[in-house]
Amino acid sequence: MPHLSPYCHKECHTVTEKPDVPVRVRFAPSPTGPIHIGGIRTALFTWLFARHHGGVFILRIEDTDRKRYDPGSIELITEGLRWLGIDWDEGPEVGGEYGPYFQSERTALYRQWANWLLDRNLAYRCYCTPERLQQVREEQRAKGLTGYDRHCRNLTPAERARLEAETGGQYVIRFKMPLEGSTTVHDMLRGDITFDNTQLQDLVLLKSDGYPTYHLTNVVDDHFMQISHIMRAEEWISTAPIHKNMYDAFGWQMPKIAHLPVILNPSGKGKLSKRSAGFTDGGRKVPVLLHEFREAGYLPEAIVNFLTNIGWSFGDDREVFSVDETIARFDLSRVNLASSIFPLEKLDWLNGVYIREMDPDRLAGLLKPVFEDAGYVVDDDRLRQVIPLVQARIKTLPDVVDKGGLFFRADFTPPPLDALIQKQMDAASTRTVLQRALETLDALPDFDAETLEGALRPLVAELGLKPGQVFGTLREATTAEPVTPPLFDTMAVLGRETVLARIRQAVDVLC
RNA sequence: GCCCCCAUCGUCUAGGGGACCAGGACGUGGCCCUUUCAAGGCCAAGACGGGAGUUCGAAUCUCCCUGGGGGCACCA
Repeated sequence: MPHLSPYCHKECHTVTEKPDVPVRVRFAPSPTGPIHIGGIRTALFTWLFARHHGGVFILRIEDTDRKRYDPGSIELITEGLRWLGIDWDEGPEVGGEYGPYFQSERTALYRQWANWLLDRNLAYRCYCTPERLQQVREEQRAKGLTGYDRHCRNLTPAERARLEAETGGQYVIRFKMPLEGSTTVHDMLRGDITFDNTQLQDLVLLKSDGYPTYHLTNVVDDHFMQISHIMRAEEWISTAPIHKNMYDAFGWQMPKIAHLPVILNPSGKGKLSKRSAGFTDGGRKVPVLLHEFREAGYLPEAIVNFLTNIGWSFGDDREVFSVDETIARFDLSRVNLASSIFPLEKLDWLNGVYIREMDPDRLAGLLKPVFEDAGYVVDDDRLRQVIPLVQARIKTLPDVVDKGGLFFRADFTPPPLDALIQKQMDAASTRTVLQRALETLDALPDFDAETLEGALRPLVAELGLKPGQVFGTLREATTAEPVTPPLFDTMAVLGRETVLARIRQAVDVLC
């Protein structure tokens, strides 16, 4: 029997088992732009794993690609993680014993280990030009082969000297993959994955600009930072056996590894990406980058819950659960290996759930800037009154402009006649409703919802109309909207003065 | 093209040989509540991709096919 992992789906049924080494895991994003929700999910699962096992969560910045480097994205990453509540124990801003945590500050280390391999004939200098490489790639693929043809792997000293001179000492360092046999990597979730070594490439370890590639930094850093478990996206599976061979070459033990499934576009075509995400059935742009979710008015707790609902399940037929509950229960064995289409409708629902459950004061704080961004002047007292009227009616924060804007609108345009006059009514009956309401409201001692209802509801019977007719008339007259929060609450918030003035205006419209 | 991974309602998922004529959630439709819209309650439609095995018994284990995804850079 092969070695069985406690998380493996295939060979083993044991679920929660304490890892036998101290848990140290890392999220290692590359600062090449705003962070993607897929990356966030990897970060979240890794963090959950660390927190569940009482381990250490490390944030490491993989900034070795000078061409794609975008300095602003580091802050986008740290701020985004913090916003979601994903905190790190070692990394930027907090430091740690295994730093530095920016790979650009560790280049000497990488160079040292690349040379270490070179010295032991486990790696070699490659002088091939990008042009040649491009050509070889095409030729190889046409032949059904993969990657580099290993041209520089066995140069004679004379050839090497010639190339050295020709290129002016420009070379990359490539790893020497075993040419025969096969390599097996044990994925914690999938079990053993075996690759024929002929499929594996002599990957570049050190670029000609002196910077290391991901493959080198990753292995070196994971080793020296004493990473116990690697969690990364599925797209890395094919490099896992190469990394395994590197660990072997260094004589280091490879951390346990798990590849997490990717998120697919709503169209179901390809993995979720900014370029191809497209639009929902409702015509909304599908958010992809974390800050897009934030700007679209999703709450961090809803996003976290949502992310744990795809590719992982709580296990109790429950869809709504807190981070603490997730930490307590988080287990890799509940990760679903199938990649999933991004169910944005479910996020909308979940966000609505969290909004409804939210403390009204906190919601007010979140909603105020939304109103202000939409150009409204927000009075705090009124906002407090409006919150209960909109809380159950919005799914995302910006929805509130549509649902509650009427309470902050400075200008008021009376409704057109055809909107004001309700079904099976005419100008005369509408005027009667308005005038009776006016008399009634004018005489009211208080103007709270309860009093209003007590006073206005009898009008329905009195005038021989249906509730919808009477209240619909008043709704239009006082708000000029066909759809609003409940009428009496709405009137109470608007206030006696405004309500009376608007009803009078409506009467005027009828004349 | 080559290599690898994956496969349950439209979507996210539960399922670990008998507890499954397959459970939950979103969405959809209907009803209730109701002054509109929500929220809430109830109900409904809706899936094991196909084929061979193994077994007394398969959504579950094996193989093949099909489908989907990922990778094949001096990017991560």
